[in-house]
Amino acid sequence: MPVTRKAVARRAAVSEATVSYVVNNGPRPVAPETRARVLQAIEELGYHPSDVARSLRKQRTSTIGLIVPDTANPFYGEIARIIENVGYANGYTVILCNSNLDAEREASYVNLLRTRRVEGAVIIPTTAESVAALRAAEICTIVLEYEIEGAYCLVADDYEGGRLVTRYLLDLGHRRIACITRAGDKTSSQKRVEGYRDVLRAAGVALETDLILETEPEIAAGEAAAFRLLEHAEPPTAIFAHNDTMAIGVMSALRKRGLRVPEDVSVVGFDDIVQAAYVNPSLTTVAHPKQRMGEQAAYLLIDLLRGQHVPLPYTAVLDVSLIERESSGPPPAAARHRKA
Amino acid sequence: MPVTRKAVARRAAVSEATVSYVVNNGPRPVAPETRARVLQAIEELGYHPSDVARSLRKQRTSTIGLIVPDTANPFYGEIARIIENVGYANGYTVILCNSNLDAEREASYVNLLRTRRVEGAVIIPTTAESVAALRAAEICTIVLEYEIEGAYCLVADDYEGGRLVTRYLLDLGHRRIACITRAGDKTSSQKRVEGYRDVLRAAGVALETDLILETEPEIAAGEAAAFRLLEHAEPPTAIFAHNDTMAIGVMSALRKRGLRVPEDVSVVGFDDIVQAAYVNPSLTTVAHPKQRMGEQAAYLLIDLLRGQHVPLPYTAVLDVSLIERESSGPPPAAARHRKA
DNA sequence: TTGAAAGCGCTAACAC
DNA sequence: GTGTTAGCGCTTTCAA
Repeated sequence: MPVTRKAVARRAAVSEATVSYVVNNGPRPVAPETRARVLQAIEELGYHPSDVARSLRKQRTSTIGLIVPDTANPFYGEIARIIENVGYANGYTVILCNSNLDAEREASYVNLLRTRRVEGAVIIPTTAESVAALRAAEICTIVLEYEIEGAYCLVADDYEGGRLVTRYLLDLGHRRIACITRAGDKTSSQKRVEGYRDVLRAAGVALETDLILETEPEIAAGEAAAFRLLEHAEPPTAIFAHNDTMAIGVMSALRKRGLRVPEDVSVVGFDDIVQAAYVNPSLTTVAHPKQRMGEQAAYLLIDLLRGQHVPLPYTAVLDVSLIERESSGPPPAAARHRKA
Repeated sequence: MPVTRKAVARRAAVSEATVSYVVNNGPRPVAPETRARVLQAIEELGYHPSDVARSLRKQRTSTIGLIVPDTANPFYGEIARIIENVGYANGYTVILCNSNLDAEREASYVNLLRTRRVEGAVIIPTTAESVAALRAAEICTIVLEYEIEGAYCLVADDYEGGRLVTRYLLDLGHRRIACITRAGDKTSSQKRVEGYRDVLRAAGVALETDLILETEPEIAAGEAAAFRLLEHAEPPTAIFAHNDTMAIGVMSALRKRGLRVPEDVSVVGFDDIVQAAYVNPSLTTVAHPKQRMGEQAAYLLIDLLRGQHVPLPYTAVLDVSLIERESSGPPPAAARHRKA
């Protein structure tokens, strides 16, 4: 059992309130010598005030929930670190919740956050219902990577990202551009595909639905999807993956099939995770403003928790940019020939 | 303000105690029709009991702290997921703490965990003092990747890992084997280097201290260390990196210097993170039993929290194994020649 | 089968 | 400048 405030009060021969005033440096002054006595008693007894009791009393937990699919994925791991960092700097503790892309588990975590009385939450949702549930629980929530009506949303400019990549690949001369997207009704993924489609259409390139694959946002799934694409009668000369993790899987598949990147097939990812610059070949990708997104999310949340009013609807669309590295180049001569 | 139990009691025209008995299914029975009335009131009012009050009353928070260097690093991200998973399955909530390898920040988090009255902690420490502080706070603690007297420790067999790698490289014909280790007094790193040293010594290969570099366990640091090694008058033909993340950085450096892996230089990592099998060339590494370690840590902690007695000292050393992939091979002919 | 009430450790309003 | 005390929302013992 930890030492309680009562013990400190007795030892310092003061009232319990005085102990509080010393511990909290207020809200009312304490005579220097009384304070010294109290501090000494605290020291001697090893007193550490209970945040549990404090939370109950103040009706504030200084806690936020963080729901992400899976911290083992470097992208989410980075987001987690950023949110935790800003939280830490502002006195908020973070409860970690991995949804594992499982709606049921996510729902259960929303419930937990409610009973824990967290003050706010940051979520990369698996399903929009979780956001609704969070709202129903009156938990101030920031949604990342997903646009949802009536919620504070921060997204990368996914549509523009999709356009950038596609136009870039078209300019290089590619015509058969595959797209591996994320399964589920995630709007971030949909937007990227939309950008891709619109640019192709505008360029008069026929859309081939076989070249659009949907799968989990993981490295093995990326590899598997690439294998499937290569079985196509006329395989793509470029592959645009939903994220860098999948793109790395794609490059692995190409290598296993004896294809060179970018000479035979170009690969472009999304997110610019730390690893993207170091893999071989280094990965052309869309720079995702995760740092800014994470920080802005955390700051916005903290502002809201401090009572600042931020009107809804709120959707911040953060700029993206193409980072050209080694994994992309012109299509092989044969393909260029065919096109002409 | 959330609905409280009192409101439910009034609405159902029962006492507050009865509401508790319904919510908790005990510890005493409630007449079926009373229960129904209570449940209906709960439903109508949208009552969700407060874990804050419950924690205060029961003197149990069902919370554990997780302190790791940085979840953006896939290895720690994986560990975080595993711990959180087992915690979730057993009714424990996880507070996420990134130490950022900063002793001060880590200390501050230990303090936070104490005031939050967490029941236990899992830590990959930056400094041994944190573990001492946790013990002083009477927080039941499991230490990963670090052997500390009087604590429950789970480590991979780092020494054996270091030996496996070194013997493997020697057998391939390498004699100039560099070792990039992690800065700090982390025993996991020291043990790996010890294994490396002992095998070299046993093989009669002179130890060159210039070939042992110490740096942060990050991708950029791995790359930088490799650049330094290449400036050596007689550069190594093989590089053993403290972990896979650093090894990927090493391979990037070699590529930038026009060296081929493994033809010119072999690279071996440690951990077998998911990405290791997908990078180019795929990475020879030591399989780290992180899944088993994470699970065993979480289960051990939960057993201890449930009052089960596990005697100290406790150090579980988990088996490792070498995974041979593409990044390693015989040294170039010139080097072989030189050796003979 | 149910109600009343003490108390978990703390904050802050009210008294002096 | 300091002490007293009423709760915060809950669990659980003691009574009825």
